[in-house]
Amino acid sequence: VVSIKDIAKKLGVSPSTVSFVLNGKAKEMRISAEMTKKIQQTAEDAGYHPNQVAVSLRTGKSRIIALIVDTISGSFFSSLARTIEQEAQDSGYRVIYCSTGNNIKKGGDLIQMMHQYQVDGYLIIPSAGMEKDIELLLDKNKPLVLMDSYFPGMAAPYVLVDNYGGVTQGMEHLIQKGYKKIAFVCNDVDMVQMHERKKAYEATLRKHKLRFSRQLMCETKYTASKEEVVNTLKVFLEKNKPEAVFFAANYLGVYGLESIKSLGWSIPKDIAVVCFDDLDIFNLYPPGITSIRQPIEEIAKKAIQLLLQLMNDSSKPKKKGVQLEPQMILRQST
Amino acid sequence: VVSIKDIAKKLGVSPSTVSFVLNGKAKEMRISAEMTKKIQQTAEDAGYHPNQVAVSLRTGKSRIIALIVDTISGSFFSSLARTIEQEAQDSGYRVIYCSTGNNIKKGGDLIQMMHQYQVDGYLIIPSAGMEKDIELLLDKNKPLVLMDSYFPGMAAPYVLVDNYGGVTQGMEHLIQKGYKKIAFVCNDVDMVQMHERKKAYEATLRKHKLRFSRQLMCETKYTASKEEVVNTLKVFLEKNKPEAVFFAANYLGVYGLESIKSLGWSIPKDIAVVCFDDLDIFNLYPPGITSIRQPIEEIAKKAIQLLLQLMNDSSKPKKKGVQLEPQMILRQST
DNA sequence: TTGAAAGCGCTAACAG
DNA sequence: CTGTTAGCGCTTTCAA
Repeated sequence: VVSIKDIAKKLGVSPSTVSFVLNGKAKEMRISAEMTKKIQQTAEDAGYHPNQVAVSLRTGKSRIIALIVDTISGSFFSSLARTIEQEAQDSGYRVIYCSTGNNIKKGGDLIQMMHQYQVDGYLIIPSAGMEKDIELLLDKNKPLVLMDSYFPGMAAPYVLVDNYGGVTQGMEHLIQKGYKKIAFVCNDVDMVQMHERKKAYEATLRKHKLRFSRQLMCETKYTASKEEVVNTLKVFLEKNKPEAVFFAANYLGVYGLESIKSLGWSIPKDIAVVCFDDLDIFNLYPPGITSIRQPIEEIAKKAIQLLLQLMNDSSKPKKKGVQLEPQMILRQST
Repeated sequence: VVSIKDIAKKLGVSPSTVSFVLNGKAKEMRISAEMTKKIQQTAEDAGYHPNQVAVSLRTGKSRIIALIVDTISGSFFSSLARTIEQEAQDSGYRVIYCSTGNNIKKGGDLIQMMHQYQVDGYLIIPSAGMEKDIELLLDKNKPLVLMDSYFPGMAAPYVLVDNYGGVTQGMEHLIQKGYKKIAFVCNDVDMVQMHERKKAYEATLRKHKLRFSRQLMCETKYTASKEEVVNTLKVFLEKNKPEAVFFAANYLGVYGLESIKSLGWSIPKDIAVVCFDDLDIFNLYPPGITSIRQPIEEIAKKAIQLLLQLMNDSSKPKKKGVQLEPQMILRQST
């Protein structure tokens, strides 16, 4: 491996001269044009590549953004990742992904570790239990932006979809279509985005003077296996026989379709379906599942834009949170 | 941020003593028990965390494994990631993910960068054009394992599914069910895994004395958009009206289902379907799509196991490649 | 049983 | 216009 020193020695100049040239500070430092050329040439020929670890240690910067996420699968993440990576690259940053694997402790470790690796900024899809670690970053003045959810009362900028509005939109649609007995399937994740969705469900029912009943709300365990959830839903649906069901998350929609399928019910004849967060499969699956699409690309764009801003301006804009509007995709399930 | 020096100063001892204790070399260095306790205590209280960048620079090791992949979406990757992360963690390594975004140049940059960050090992799902960069790592004696595919003639260990066997299995099944006019939908990715699948298709036809015709083989552009591919497939299917179709990749299966749906054909009445690589949706989508399931978990386990071995033993086992057997999941589409 | 010191590769004052 | 030098935080050899 060739270092700055090596190429300095080869040219009989000092390492600093080489460093300046290689960092584009040649004219700023008034290095002669010929020297500059010579250095660039030898560096090129020698196949020089800066040791980022040394640069990091010295400068305290890494030009890396960490994208920390609960689970690396999941379409929300996939779509997000692509956009973020593109935008980051355009600004000279690299993105590395880390998943906490639904593991509270690991989330903390991970943030710690990224911190020790001196990543410059954090994009975080927060999960329950990450508060303390995020607070820590905040205390250390690390630039960070939350996506998809946030912690009430915490001074971290966030960007997410209007969850309340999205569910309201879907519920209004169902009600307007004449469905009265509308079930709501959610999970027990203790985070605002889910709270908002639940609130919106209940509020829309009440607004239309429809009976809100705890019976019709099925709160599945987030940590349960697919089989367990599918089964729970099956029991729930069979017992309550709702006219329509609103799934509060895309994976719940998928599981729900499986339950409905195994009950032998037909959509929308036996039951109408709306799901929060669109998936390709909702378009494909007959008869097509009406869904509330999150503007994932915009979320990603906005988030990275905020982050870059935080990383460059030392002046904290402290624009607390941004909400983006979802869009209802009408299909034949309603 | 508290450093080793800080806690040394606070205790009036030397940094080296602190370092020894904090690295568990206390008894090896015969540091007194009381000193050890005291140091551990202060470090704990002060919230000391080693600066990994400094450690890396000094030791040349990072305890990080890079998982380099074409695209971070994709179910193959998702499933892989979870297992790998778990196994890596058990061995004291962290995993970071990097996607090359179908971008040849970026793939090289990325590997370069990871190299400069001194990651200890590489797990790579190779894509066309990454040869040179992988060779580079090989030259530098970096531990690496390829997954899903490999480069013929390159001395890099790899682990993948038996592509040839998988397709053969699926084709035999179709033929045995009586289908004669069997189409094959693949893409133009110039990598062995796809070559193997194509070869198996052709070979199985020939073996059964069925006519092999270039007409019945649809090679879609990997870089084409979803809409383009769906449309291409639609035209292809409509023109050739095959009795059965074999999709050589999971995403092609999904696109294909969409094409078939929009043609208004019914499965398996109008056309039988088999897809290489299983997806949840193939189970859900009526009537259920027969597929060839890759043993993703085993691939992940085997790959990381090989990598760990390479990273620990300096003696290169050079076990060139490992092939794992796929499993056919019979559903109602055939 | 502990400490001093060198040095990983790079940057950035500060001096020439 | 270019060179000297002092570290960034840590590990590890060698000395005490």
